[in-house]
Amino acid sequence: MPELAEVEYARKRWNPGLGDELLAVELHEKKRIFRGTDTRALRRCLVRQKFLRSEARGKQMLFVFSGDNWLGIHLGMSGNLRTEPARFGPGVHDHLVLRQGERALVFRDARQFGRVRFHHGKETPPWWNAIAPEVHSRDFSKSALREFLRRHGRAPIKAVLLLQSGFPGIGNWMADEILWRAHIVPHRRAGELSEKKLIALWRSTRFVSLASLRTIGRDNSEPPRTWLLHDRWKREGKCPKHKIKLRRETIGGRTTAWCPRCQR
DNA sequence: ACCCCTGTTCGGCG
DNA sequence: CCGCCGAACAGGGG
Repeated sequence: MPELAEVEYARKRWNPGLGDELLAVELHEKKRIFRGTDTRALRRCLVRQKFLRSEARGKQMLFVFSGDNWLGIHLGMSGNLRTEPARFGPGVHDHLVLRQGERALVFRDARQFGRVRFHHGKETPPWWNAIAPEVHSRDFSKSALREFLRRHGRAPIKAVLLLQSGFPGIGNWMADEILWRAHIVPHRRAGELSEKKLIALWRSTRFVSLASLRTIGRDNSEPPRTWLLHDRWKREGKCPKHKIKLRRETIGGRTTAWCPRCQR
């Protein structure tokens, strides 16, 4: 489910709990989701703290609690957030439950490719500061993009768009949508884009990211019918523009759909 | 039953 | 040594 817009929507699903204290933290420390995390500290520090605010950056979320406590969540492939009534009993895949007086904040992740992090300290956590500039920020400049593409010059552009160190929040469907709009064939090596194509890529990256934040990210509504994403998983998926059959192939380890007429 | 999957990490190999 | 690629992680849905 989660790329940057879905992550933004997921983040807001815990908003009903803003300003309220945590009465209990329920988790099983053995779960893969907590790999590398001090779950004892997480439990000990978070209880009786107030949920102050949250933020999304790329595919990561940061939940800020009183007493200098920071909870990081990555949804992986199958993770999601929701709230439940206070007396709710967790299911097998509900790996983290934060109890408040009026409700429970729940993180579910069946496949456990996601991750929970915890940090106690005055400053924002190091793993949060390390996230690359968001693609809709000013720091995602044409020259930064040019440099990143040069550094990964031999890889297919599709694979490079999936690198979170350059395109935080971009995942499989967004990468396909971006390349389709920029008229770039997904096999093209990143170092072999013309200046014109590079600018088209920069524009479409920002467009797809901003427009999906305004639909999916705002209220989980669908982007316009003219987007590629509606057709890309269909067996007989067609290019929204030419109505010809999309090509499909594994590139950079992921199923990729593209229009052979639009993208060259 | 079988195949596929909106993600990341790690080890092998060129 | 660098960097790409496939496999592995694990469960649910078509």
